[in-house]
Amino acid sequence: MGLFADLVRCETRLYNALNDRLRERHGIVASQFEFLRHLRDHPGSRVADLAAEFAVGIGATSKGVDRLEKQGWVLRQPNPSDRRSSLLALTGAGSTLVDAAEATFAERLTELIGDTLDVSAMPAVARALSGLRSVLERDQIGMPTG
Amino acid sequence: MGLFADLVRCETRLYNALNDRLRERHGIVASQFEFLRHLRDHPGSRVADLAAEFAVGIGATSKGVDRLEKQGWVLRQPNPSDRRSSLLALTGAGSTLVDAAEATFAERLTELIGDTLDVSAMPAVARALSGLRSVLERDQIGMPTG
DNA sequence: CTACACTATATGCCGTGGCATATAAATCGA
DNA sequence: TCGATTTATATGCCACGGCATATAGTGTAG
Repeated sequence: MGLFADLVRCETRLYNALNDRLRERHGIVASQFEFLRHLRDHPGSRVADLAAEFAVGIGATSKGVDRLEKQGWVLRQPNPSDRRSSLLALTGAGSTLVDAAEATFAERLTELIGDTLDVSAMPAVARALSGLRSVLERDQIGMPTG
Repeated sequence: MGLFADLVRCETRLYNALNDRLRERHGIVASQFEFLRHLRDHPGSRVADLAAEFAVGIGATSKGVDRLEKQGWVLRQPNPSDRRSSLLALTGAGSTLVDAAEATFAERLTELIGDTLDVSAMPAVARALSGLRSVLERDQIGMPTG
């Protein structure tokens, strides 16, 4: 299926390009931006929530949060209803950072696909990918082990 | 742009799922399958050709070829017209492997998206991604440094 | 022919993720 | 309530990719 190859190549190149821009402007990589944005939009998430959202292993997610915490962007707050887990929250610095990074992210993404992806096709593509994503998430497809 | 998020999530989960299936059935991962398939379909490719095709660094590509060579699936043949590079070729074992792996790859991919992605939307999605990919490749977007 | 710039690839160090395992806490059952 | 099981996360080891650099070979100006 050539469609899948195109999907993977587009994702790779777009993600790389966004990564580069975020690193040079804000000193973070795209996966960190996505973690931060998710925490901003879903305060009180736990490590497992991030892992499920991004289909990444729990261990890796934990280490990712370690790094964000070490930079002072994220805080692990005790979870009153379950002391095994923490509730993750952005710090002030993290909040400032994610808003700034979001602007460059959106700007760069627009440069990259804005004038290429034809507007009339957009809704169909959006619907298709959104539907596919829902099914994959519902069936827990492609979740790493640990 | 939520569309980009959906694109990335779909790619991640699909790639993970294909990876798992290929590993359990053939002992290779998806990126190795893609290298092998490209070499089958483009014999005489060089390391740099693989790197450009998959938007991956040259160093990483070289190491990836090392691993395939060590397994006896790929051969580095001297390039008569430029002794700095090698022409890459599949061995018999590599050729057998890639054909078998391609069958499971296609089978699994059909399971994953066949009945989810609605057929009427398919051509629009395919055109959109194919066009975007062309532009990204033309402009060398998202190519790693080394 | 030679020095110099350029190109193709290989290698080393580091960061990151996967997977297995460890640890702590919650839950369940008797 | 106490032990067994399960759950949530953290940690250790390994594989892989990015980036910087090294090395070998090519092209070119003189």
